[in-house]
Amino acid sequence: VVTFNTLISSSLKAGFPANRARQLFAEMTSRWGLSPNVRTYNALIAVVGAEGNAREAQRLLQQMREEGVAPDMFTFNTLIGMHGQAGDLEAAQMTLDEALSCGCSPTPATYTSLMSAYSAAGRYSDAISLFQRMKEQGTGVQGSHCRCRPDLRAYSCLVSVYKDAGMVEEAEAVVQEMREAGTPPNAVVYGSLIQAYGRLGMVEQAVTAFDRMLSEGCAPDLPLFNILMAALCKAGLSSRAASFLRRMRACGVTPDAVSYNTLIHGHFQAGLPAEAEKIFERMKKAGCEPDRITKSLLVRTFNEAGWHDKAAGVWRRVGGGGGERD
RNA sequence: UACCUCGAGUUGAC
Repeated sequence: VVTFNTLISSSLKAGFPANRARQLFAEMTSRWGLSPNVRTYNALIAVVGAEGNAREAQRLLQQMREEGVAPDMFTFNTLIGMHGQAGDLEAAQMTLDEALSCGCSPTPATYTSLMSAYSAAGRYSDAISLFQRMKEQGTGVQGSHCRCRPDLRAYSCLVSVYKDAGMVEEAEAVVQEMREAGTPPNAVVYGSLIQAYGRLGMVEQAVTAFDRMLSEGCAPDLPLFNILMAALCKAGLSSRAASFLRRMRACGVTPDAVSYNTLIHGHFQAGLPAEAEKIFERMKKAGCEPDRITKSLLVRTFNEAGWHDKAAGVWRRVGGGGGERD
């Protein structure tokens, strides 16, 4: 059973079609006579949930109950996350109520899923209240044994909420609270914080946060560099942003298409089409495949520079597919 | 306090 659980859940991570997981699930009972357990159902629910198939997910919940397999908080968390991603806050909330009525107690993931959903709907204050509720539950009578003290991802989600709400000081305060709570911020948290600075044009704060991250021994990853370069570009500092290409290699991070696209766009906005073209050359030399965004950016950059032949050349020769709508 | 089931951050135009 554990083998099938692993196969089903990894089929999601590996990006295999959902039917592969359904097939495995069917095979384990019909061919091997095995009984799926909670984890099996949870894994399959996660697969069909990722497909956005809420009906089937609900059917599986019903099926597991009929088979005498009690859903746990993971099951409900998965369903809450699925509804949240579909923007169905009502269904997400109802699922939480159902979980509570089954005697399941919320975990940090429960709150984080809901916060993420409220935040995506622009309901920032509701998302923030949820975090507060989680803390209250975590400091109750059960004290340190309670599973509901905010964890790294919960804090991370809160920082992201403040980022989206444009509340940078609150985001900073959360990061500080994390340090004091013994849950030091990781690259994802710093990514949200730096993006918050970037959106407000607070470039120096963004770079300072980056330096502090390094001094804390936290390794910058690919999205972090991309976020930092975008922040610099947004402030018109595209050349300074491009200097981070070397820096990221020095950190063992290989730039991807997002990195190059960010810089091409930054140079375009700064009125430096020749620099944008240089970035494109470096991209090709590095063996990074241009995507449709690269193509669209280059066509626009070259056209607005009056370099119509170059634009036409990119349009014809560069991969990345499609582009018709562009 | 028990091994791989759920939740967090990144690029253009429209």
